[in-house]
This record gives sequence, C-alpha cells and structure tokens, in this order.
Amino acid sequence: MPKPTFFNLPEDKRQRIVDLAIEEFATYGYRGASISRLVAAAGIAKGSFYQYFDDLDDLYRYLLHLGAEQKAQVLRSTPPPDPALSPFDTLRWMLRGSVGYEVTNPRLARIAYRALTGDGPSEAFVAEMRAALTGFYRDLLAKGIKHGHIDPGLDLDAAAFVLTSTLLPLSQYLLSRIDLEPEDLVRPDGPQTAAIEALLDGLLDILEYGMGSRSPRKDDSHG
Amino acid sequence: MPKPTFFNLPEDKRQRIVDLAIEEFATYGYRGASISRLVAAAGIAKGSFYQYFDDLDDLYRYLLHLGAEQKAQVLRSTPPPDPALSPFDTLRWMLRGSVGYEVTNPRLARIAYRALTGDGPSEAFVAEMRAALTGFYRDLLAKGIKHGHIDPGLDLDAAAFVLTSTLLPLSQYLLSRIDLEPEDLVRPDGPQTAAIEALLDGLLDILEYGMGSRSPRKDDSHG
DNA sequence: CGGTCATATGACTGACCAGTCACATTGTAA
DNA sequence: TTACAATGTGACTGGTCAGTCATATGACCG
Repeated sequence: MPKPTFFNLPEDKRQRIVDLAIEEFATYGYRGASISRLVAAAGIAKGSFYQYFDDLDDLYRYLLHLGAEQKAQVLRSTPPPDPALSPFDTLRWMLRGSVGYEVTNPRLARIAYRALTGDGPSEAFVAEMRAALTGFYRDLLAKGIKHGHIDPGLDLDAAAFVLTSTLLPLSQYLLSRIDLEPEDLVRPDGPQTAAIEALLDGLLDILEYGMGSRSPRKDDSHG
Repeated sequence: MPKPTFFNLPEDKRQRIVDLAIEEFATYGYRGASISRLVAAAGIAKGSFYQYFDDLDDLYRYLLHLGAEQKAQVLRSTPPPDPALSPFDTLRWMLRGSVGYEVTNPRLARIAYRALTGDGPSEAFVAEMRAALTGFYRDLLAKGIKHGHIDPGLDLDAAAFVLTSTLLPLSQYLLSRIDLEPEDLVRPDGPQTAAIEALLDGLLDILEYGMGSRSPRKDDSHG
C-alpha cells in the first residue's frame, strides 16, 4: 500500500500520478514498467516516488486494488437478481456491470486482465487469483444445481474452467472488436451497446444451454 | 530465423542452446529474458550468440516455430476424423494431440501460451495469432452447420470466441492440475491420462451441447 | 523571528543489459 | 607448411535502471 504521504497529496497531483502509472503499466506491462520513465512523465523527482511508494510492486498492487474497488462500486449500483434464479441471470448481471466498467476504463482493465493471465508479480499470484475466480463460478453453478437450473450431471470442474476462460477475456475481446470513441460507450442506447448486448446474449445462450438442465442427459460415449 | 552458423553447430551444442533458451523464456518471459544470462548458462561467449541469432527476438520466434512444428508432427501421427463428422470430433482429435504434446513439453508450451496471451514481441503479433485461431474455429463451425451438426442459429462470433478462449488455456489448466512426473504422461494407460480424458469429455460435452443442433431453439428473451 | 517537521529534489552508486569488435582459435584445402 | 575462411571470444561502450541520501524547500507553531 502507498505511504501516508501519497494520500496527503493534493487530489489533482495524486490523480495525475495514478493516471500516468496506469498508462505506464498498460503500455509496458508489469515487467517493462519503469520508475524512471514514470517520474519523468509525471514531472516529479525520483526521490518523491519513494516517498509515496515502497517500489513499483507497491504501486502496481494499489492500481489493481483501485480497479477492483471501482468495479465493485459499479456492480453495487444495480441490484443483483434473485439468487434463486438461474446462475446465468447472476452472470448476466455481473457481466453487464463489469463489461460496462471495463469498457469505460480500458487501460486499467487491461492491466487487471494481464495480471490474471501471466503478467504480474509472480506465477503464484496469478494462480491464486485465477483459482479464486474459478472457485466462485464453481459455487455459483453448484447453487444452480440445487435450484434445478443446472444439469446435476455437469462436470463442475470442466464447467467452472469454461466460465473462467470465457468470461475473463470477454471485455478485452469486446474492446478489440469495437474501436470506438469512449463517449459512444457512455450512451446506453448507442449502437455499440446493442452490439455488445447481442454478443453477450449469444455467449450466455451457448453456455447456459450447454450447462443447463437436460431432460435425457446425452449419452456421451466417445473415446 | 537463426543464421546458418547456428544450424552448422554440432547437434548436442545446438540442442543445449535451445533447451536453455526455452528455460530462459519460460522462466522470465519475453520481456524478462536476458542474453547475458542465457550465454552464461550455456557456457558460450556473448559474441557467439550473435553469430547464431540476430537478437533475442530472432531466437524467440525460432522457438515458437519449433514448437508449432513439433505439435504439427504429433498431430500428423494420427489420422484426422472424417470432415463430414461433427466439428467436435475434429476438436477432440486436435485436443488429444495438442494436449498430449504440450503436457510432455510443458516449458515450450508455456512460452507459446504466453505468446498468445500478451507476452511477446508486440500487441499486434498477439492479436494476429489470436485472430487466426478464432478464424479457424469459425470456419470449423460453419462447416458443421453445413453438415447439420451445429445449430444454424448459432452466433458464430460468440461461439468462435468461446472456443478460442476455452481451448487456448486448456493445456495450461491441465498442467496446473496435474503436478506429476513426466513419465506418467507418456504411458497412455496411466491414471492421469484417464483424468485428462474425463475433463476433456466434460468440456467438449458442454460446448457441443451448447452449440449443437437444437430441435426447437430455446426462446431467449432476456434483457 | 527561530525551530521543527513533512515533503521535495536530483545527483550519485552499483548493477545489469544489448550489442560491438579486434583478436584468437579451429578447420580445411592447396 | 601456408593460406584462408569460418567460428569463437570476452573486454568494452553506451545506455537504462532501482534505490539512496545529503540537501533544499515550505508549512506551521511558539
């Protein structure tokens, strides 16, 4: 965590440092980021950086923390669906929120995505965060089975893996497909919003149908 | 591509350099890899490195090329299924081969995986390779529709994205789940092989059911 | 005014790195 | 043996970097 000195900084200066740090990490990745370059861009002395942070890693984790907090706040702004409904209703709600957030904060989203896919402090860090995500999806599906929305014969490991793998890069995929002005994204009635919704529907339809209750479970005797 | 001098090297020396280069990139990533460290480990002079390669990027691309070639060779060792069958039969065949290869060459597989998920020469390089993969899955599904194995109402963009996202990290996921001795993997009747097959079945079942022909396409009117 | 504390500064150190190049060694053919 | 080409070598250059520290600035209080 940053030192008190950092939080005592005037709002605009602190924000400038955060913005430039996001730009630095998003451009060069965790390994490529440089304190020297950052302080030069921010117009502060090298020594000042060390008044604010222990090191680059400290700053990096703070940015991840910031992103997680902002995303959680966006999610809290709309009420979650009834937990008794299908897990895919919950997923749809989560994805609307997180995609909306990430698409309006693409640079920080990119850092967080990379953190979950290998760029980051250590392999263990990455593995830990991914495992947490997979565990969450697993629980969600287990609840879905209890409520009869998910096929009881489902391979939970396989299913949780599919969800993690698919939903994690989703925002990055959408960002790569829609090269557009950020203001388009704010308008909830824009054409891009509709395109995003359509793809999200197509995606969840595949997953929900693939994992949902099946009357006669398909006899799968390959191999 | 490496220079002729590299290919003129005695087999064992060349192999040693390749092995240590794989170790270097797998451990430190594209950005973190160091020529100085590599030549020290390999016991060759810095100058010699430049007799063999233009630079680290040259070596890196050569390793990716090598991995792709080896994987293709493994795939060629078993005949592909009838193209008129379901795309998922083709996928099953591909996955058996590539998972088998990657699980026995985990270090090089890790480099290739990272290359496709952000670590690498440039963002453009990554995007290009991912796009090629997605295009391949898209074509495969399109053929499946023609033969009646895939739902004609399927959102091809969404489906190809799901396949790319799921199948790309599959080997890495399996590798993380099975901490085992490499020799276990060679034995085609080992317990790990069965576990891999089971998860692969569970995975493809979800995807095939989600994308396959549906008699009455589910009415999906969320939103 | 003087004193004290928090903050800002940037020159400096030691480490690492990529890439070069003049020279050494080895292989090969005349 | 000599001559020549291919290959091997590692000290050296110029660059970037993280992290330090003595010093400077400014704010606040007595």
